[in-house]
Amino acid sequence: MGKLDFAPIADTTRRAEIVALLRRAILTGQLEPGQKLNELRIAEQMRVSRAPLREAMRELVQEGILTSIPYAGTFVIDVTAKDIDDAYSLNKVLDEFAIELSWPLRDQRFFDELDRRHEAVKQATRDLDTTRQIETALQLHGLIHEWADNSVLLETWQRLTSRLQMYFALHQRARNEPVPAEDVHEMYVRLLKGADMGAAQRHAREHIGLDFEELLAYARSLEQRCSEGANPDRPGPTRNRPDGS
Amino acid sequence: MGKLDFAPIADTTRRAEIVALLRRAILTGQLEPGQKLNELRIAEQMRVSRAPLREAMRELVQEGILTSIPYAGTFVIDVTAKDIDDAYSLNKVLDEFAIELSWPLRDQRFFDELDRRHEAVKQATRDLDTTRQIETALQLHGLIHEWADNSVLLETWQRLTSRLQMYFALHQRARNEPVPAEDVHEMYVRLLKGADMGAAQRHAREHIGLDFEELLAYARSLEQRCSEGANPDRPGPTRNRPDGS
DNA sequence: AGGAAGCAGATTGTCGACAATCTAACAAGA
DNA sequence: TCTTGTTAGATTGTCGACAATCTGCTTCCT
Repeated sequence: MGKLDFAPIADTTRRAEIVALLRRAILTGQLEPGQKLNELRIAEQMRVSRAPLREAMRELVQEGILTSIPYAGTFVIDVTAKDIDDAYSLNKVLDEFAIELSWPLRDQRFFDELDRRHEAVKQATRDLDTTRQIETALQLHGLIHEWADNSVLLETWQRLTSRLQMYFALHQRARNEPVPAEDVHEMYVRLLKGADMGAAQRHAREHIGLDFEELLAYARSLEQRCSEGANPDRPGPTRNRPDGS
Repeated sequence: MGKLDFAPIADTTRRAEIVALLRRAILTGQLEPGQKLNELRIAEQMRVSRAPLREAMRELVQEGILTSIPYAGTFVIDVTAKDIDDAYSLNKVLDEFAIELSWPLRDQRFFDELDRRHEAVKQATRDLDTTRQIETALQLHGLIHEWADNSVLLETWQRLTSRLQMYFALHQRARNEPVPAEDVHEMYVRLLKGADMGAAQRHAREHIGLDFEELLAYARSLEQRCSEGANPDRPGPTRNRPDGS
């Protein structure tokens, strides 16, 4: 009866840890969009060779949060309003699909996990930990995708989530307010526990939509500010940080 | 007005070429599912160091057609019937979304490109080049995603396409018949040119569905054969998964 | 014989150094 | 002054070698 399900042991390769470190730095906004990642400097800071660092960066490039230009460098992706809008509209479709798939699979464990994640959001809200608040809110929404029992969908959603988390973190950094409204989560959880699937799907659209509208407005303002002063013939990220530390 | 829009010059880095080579080998079925990729051997064959090869493999891992187990190796992904089903069902959703987005954006250039790709499929069919037939058929279907003007959707679909192409190539390799039916493409193109968006969406579901049914049946038969006969008839493809027993 | 400990062999992960390329500053010429 | 060619510095791409880890076989003990 020793039915312990052991957690997979930690990937003890430097590459995996570097990926985690970099991803976290990007998703929390510590690395700004467009910023160039200097391999030598990062490798020295992490006390690691460039080989595993470069491999890690390739992974993040394919993950969509870094972009690489041969012989020029690797940069954090730029966030345009269109990107956010694109991600948002696709997210709506995926959410609807995930609810449809996971709906007949809901059971007690699902509801328990739903409550657990909801509680995590509320805890982060009480702690005023905005970064964790974003993280937990996205995990709350991710449950339907995890429960849908469709690996391709889950993978797709996780890829989307990376960007969304980055967007929200940026927004939160600009204005020091938490993005997701509290009581909307309450309704979301209640509808997922209910019997009306269509209502849940509709609510998912409306509710996430509200958050996104604000985010979009912010992104648009950023772009306007950017397009005023910058020379338009050079779309490449030329935001080089003078390292006068 | 010399308004030539130059195509971006080829990425002349070894890494990029290795990625292209490997991807093609996997997608055409030259590298079988589950097969292990020996870094030293491949590097020697390509006359390349292991560094760019490994970076290329990391990209393909994130692209979803390779899977890596630390200190064990990198393998071509296994194809399960469930994977195909998952990819198929998500593809239906994405197709519907892509048609919705691209519908108001259709113009003459769209129709021309549609015809061009349709012609490419027919040419490949005449040439009895089944590999190219699969490739062109997927490109024909990809047009709506390219035209949808949603970068995230396009990226997602391309990721899906990689797997689909691999699945179809496998199926084609097993039974030496072309997978996609000819006249169905005719109908698909006609509906995309027409005025009834709902009809186009519905047809996309049904039509692709037919192809997939056959593919699914094949995959299921493969799995059964695999599960009943555990004899290691081949040393390569039989891959040991870390299972908690 | 059965099973645990230990020893090659092969393969992956990582490192430091070298080569190729880009950027920016500077000089020369129209 | 503007453009063009050159050069120096920095950064990325690639290489060969070393270290860490896994696998399979051998060996030894009970």
